[in-house]
Amino acid sequence: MPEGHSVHRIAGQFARHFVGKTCQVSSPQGRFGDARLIDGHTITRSYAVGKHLFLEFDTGDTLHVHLGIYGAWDFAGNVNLDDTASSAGGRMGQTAGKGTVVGAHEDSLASIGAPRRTRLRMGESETHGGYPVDFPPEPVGQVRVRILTADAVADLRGPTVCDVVGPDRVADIRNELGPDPLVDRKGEQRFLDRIGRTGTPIGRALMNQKIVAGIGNVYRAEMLFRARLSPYLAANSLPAETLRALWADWAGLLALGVKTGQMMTMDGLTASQKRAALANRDDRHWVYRRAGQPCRVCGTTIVLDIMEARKLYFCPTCQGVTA
DNA sequence: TGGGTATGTCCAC
DNA sequence: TGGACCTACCCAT
Repeated sequence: MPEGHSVHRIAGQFARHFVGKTCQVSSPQGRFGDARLIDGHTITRSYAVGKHLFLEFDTGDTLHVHLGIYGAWDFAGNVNLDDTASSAGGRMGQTAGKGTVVGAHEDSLASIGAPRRTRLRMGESETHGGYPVDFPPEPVGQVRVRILTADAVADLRGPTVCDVVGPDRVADIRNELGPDPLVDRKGEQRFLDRIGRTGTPIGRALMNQKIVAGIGNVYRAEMLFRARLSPYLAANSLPAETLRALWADWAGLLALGVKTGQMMTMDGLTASQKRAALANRDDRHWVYRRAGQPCRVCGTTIVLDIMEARKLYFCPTCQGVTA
C-alpha cells in the first residue's frame, strides 16, 4: 500500500469529498495535539508528492501525513460518493447488515493504506437506502486523526508522520524529494540527473526518495524484473536509455496504480489471468513475495535477498544476476 | 494467546 | 547496521 499510487488515491479522495468543506478535526486517540490548529477550518487543497500527503487549510497551515509502514486512512460517507479512480460508482463506506462497515481491504475505496479491514462501527441503527442513519460512525481502534465534514469522515491510524506545518516546511519537504511523475512535468530529466550521479546499486537507488519519489519495495522489485535488470548494478553504470525506460515504466505503473488502486505490474495477461490477479495479490506480481517459486518466464527459482534491511526479490536468470 | 509480518523512515552507534 | 517507531492482521498453538 503505502507506495506512491496509494497516496495519490488518498489525495484524490480528499480532493473530491473534503476540499471546500468545513472540517471538524479531532484526535480520538489523543496523540495529535495540533488538531486544534486546523479544527473548524476548510481544506483548500489536497495533493500528494511521492508517499507524502498534503492537506492545505484556509489557515495557511498544511496537514502533512506520511503513512510509513503501518498507516492507513479509512473513509466513510453518508451520501453518494463517486469514485473517479475507478469506473464504477459507489460510496466510501460499505454497509452490511445493521450498518456495520466491513470487508474493506487494501484496494478498496474505503480503506487505503496498510492492509486491514475498515474499522468503522455504525452501531445498531437501521440503514436507510443502504446508508447508515447514524453518521458519523464511532471511531474504532487507535485513530490518530479524524477529519469530519457534514457527510464524510476520514480516520487516520498509525502514521509515521502527522504534523501541521507552514509553507516553508512544506517547501523543504518537497525540495528534498525526487521527482514524482504525476507532479513533475520535467521529472525525467531530474531523475536522470540524480540517478546518474550515484554509484549505488540500482536496487537501492530506486528506493531512494531523493532520487525518485513514490517507489517502494513492491514496485522496486517488479520494475527491475520488467527491465530485466540486476538490482546489484551500479546506477551510474546503466545507459541513459535504460534509465529513461525505467522512468517511463514508473510513470506508467504509477498512473495505472492510481487508476485501479492495485499494483498491477504484469503485462499481457489473459482474461483469466487478469481475473486471478485482481482477486488475489499473490497472482499479481512477477517476483515480489514469490521467493522459492518458479519464475513466470523461465522457471528459475525466485531468490530473496536482503538489501538495506528490505526484502529484495529477483529472478537470477532473467535479471542476469550471477553468484 | 502470542509470535511473526508488513508496500517506510529516522536515528544512534 | 540495527533498532525504534507503531498498528493490526494472520496463523500456529
